[in-house]
Amino acid sequence: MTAPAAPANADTNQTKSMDDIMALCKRRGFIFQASEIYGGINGFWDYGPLGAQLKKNLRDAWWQDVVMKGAGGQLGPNGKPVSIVPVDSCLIQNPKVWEASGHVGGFNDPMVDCRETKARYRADHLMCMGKKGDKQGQIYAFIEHDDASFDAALKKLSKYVKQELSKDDVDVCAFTGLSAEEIAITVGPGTKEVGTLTAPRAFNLMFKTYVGATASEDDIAYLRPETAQGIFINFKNVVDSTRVALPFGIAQTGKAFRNEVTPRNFTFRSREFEQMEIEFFCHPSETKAWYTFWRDWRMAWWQSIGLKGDNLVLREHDKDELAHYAKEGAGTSDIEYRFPFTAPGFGELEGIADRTDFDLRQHAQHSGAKLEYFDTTRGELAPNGQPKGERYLPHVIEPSAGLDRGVLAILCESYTKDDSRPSPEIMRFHPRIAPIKAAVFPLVNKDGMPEMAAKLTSELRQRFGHLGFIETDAKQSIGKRYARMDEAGCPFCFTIDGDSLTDQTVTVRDRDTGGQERIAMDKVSGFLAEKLGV
RNA sequence: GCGGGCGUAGCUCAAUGGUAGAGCGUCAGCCUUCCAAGCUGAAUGUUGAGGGUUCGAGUCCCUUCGCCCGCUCCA
Repeated sequence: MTAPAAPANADTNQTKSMDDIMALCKRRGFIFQASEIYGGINGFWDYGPLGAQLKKNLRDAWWQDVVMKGAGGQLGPNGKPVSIVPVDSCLIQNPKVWEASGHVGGFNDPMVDCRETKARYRADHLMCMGKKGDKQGQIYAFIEHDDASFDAALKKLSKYVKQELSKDDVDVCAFTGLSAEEIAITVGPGTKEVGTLTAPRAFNLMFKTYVGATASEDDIAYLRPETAQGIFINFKNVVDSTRVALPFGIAQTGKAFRNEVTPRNFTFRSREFEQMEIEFFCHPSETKAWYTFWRDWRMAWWQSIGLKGDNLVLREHDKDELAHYAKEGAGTSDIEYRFPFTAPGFGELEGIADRTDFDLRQHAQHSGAKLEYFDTTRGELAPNGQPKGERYLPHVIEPSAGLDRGVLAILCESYTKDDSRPSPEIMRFHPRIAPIKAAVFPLVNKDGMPEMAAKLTSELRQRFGHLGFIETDAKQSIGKRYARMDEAGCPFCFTIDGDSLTDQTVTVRDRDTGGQERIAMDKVSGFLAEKLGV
């Protein structure tokens, strides 16, 4: 996660203050702490009016470009348009889904950490010994079925009691049976001092809940820790009900939940967060080409919605940091952003992983369903010239993006402090993402200007209201109104002045430059449409 | 999970153990023909929460919640 330090110039996020950004987010209604009036709740954040629209705009941009246009409308590595269909699966599924995916089994065991050696042990694999009959002295932990570890502990214990002990001179018990007081006088494997071991801690990051009103232990279910599995378990349904053919992708956006050990850094690591995920299914021989395709296009996409410059990087994972499902694949890369709190390092926005056939294989095994795909375009040719077809388990390329992290990156990237301007704080959102698309002001609140402003506002809302707010404001000075719009990130302000009454023109004020130009009133819609790219 | 710092109005911050304040912002009115202009006025606090010490606690003590920083963790 570390990267070479970048030169400290205004284009990086090393000089921006996260406190300033968080203060603006609260002041202008982008993001609030969840349950704030009750003292908050760690790891949860609510979006206010501007934040909700900003987030929706980012989600909509993803949906339009990924799903509806099919990877932005460009051709895939096979020379054909990219086919993506959406699903919307449940937060709660049969718990067996998470057993198959590996989320329940692998990490459900209580773990013990050693503060000194940084080693981590499964609690049920740790044993401990003390001198027979001694209820006061130090306890020595060792690893079960590990003779070297046993001998080392025995040697340390002998030294402690200043007496040569054999294995018959000690009592052995399970570490999980120790009390907190006993753990405090226990010497961990590989250490010489007591108190370096933590109490056993459960490390399953999934939220548990109960299905049904009786809420017994038999009714345990989990809130999904990723939206991906909802796609895999519907793979067969989509193939059977939709005229899709490999290669194709299934996409969905939605909430996911993880009991992060340490929620930190504003919304960056939240316990409830929203994902935008694509699972792209292809023939095993094509994974490398599709992996490269998605990796490069996803990078270009983030740049297209405003994350330009050095703050955005593409980073290939080293082999030793790959997830369990990606070891055998073409690779994993992260699209990372240099947040003010990670600078000069980077934080992950989106991961593009080759998941191989891991998930479909797991679900096929656990559910008994046949998840293989019959590809009629492959296989050797029959006498009539038609391919005989090939049956295989598709491989999957997964571009998985964090929506909340995307919003946070956009907030950080957009935040600009320019003390030379009367309104120093400006949110330079890309017009496509900006929650407020335009504002209409009467220069002065009289002489027919308010009426003209109301009419123009109404027209713009009619045409652009589905994309974001169209604001109008007649109160206070024009400078104050411009300043408020700068802080909210509204890219264009249209102002009705004295000349507007006679020649039907308005001024357009650009947020980023403060510059103005005069255009005809009936050209305003066209002007805005062009700027918003619609 | 460990260590450190912090919590007073929407924001930034004052207040020796003794009446909770200022600036900015917000709102209303006046004024105002292009960049947080000016004038007048208004609203806004269980000082994060709970307990304790004290004649009296924003201030001292304990507990708890939350935030920030560093480690740890992030399948």
